[in-house]
Amino acid sequence: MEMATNGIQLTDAARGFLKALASDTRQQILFLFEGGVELTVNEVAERLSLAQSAASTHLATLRDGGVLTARREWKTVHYRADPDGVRRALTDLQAALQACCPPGDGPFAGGCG
Amino acid sequence: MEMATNGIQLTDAARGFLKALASDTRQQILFLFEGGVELTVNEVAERLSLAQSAASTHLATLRDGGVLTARREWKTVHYRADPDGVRRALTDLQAALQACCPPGDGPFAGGCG
DNA sequence: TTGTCATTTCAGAATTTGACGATATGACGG
DNA sequence: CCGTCATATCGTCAAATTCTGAAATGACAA
Repeated sequence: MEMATNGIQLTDAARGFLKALASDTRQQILFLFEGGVELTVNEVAERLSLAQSAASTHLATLRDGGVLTARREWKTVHYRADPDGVRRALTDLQAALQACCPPGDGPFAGGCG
Repeated sequence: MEMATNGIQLTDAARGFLKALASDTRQQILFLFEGGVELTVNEVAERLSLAQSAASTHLATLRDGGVLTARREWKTVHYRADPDGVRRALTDLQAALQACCPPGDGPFAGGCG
């Protein structure tokens, strides 16, 4: 009868988020978006000296990971940070981590509620 | 004169944490430690059908990422979850993400203080 | 229709990661 | 001393990532 808490895994949101941010290049890309700036694929490519195709791929990965959102204006796609997606992924991550890590080590000192 | 907020990057703790959890195998390893259990390298290797060397490497990566801690008892090393390290990495990650993501999008709904 | 622009997707080479087996390290028993 | 146990590290190979340049997609102008 030990259904156990085992089998619990990270949500897709959390996994995509981790994958998105696990790359140094994508971390650099992310920090291009400080201040709520919007950037096109070409702008990102230029600022990081990347081929445009590489920038496109990385931006898609970041978008899939909930880190960025894309807005199509005309021919150009404007990417910007997605605080909501980030918060969601972070929340999922924290929840999964609480399920697996802090159980016998003390009260949850999280403190928020 | 634009010292800008640019140049901000993730802390080493956050980067190691992301790298540690970006691998599916290491995610599986992590969830072996639910409930505060302690496991040896060989136990992890057995439960995931991994070679002992692979388990050792992954556990080291997780330890470096602040996700696990190691306690040497005799000949055997006992790994267990490191809630403190996880919390630290998560805090760093959140701080860096706040610096880059939510600036123009609304009040920080985080709510903790 | 054809042409252009920004982006995406494809094909290839180069680097990195993940796995294994084998070997090295360190602590102990005989 | 040598042998054993658990772990860590090394050498090597297969698989996945990441990059570049080329071609395809989609929207619009003429």
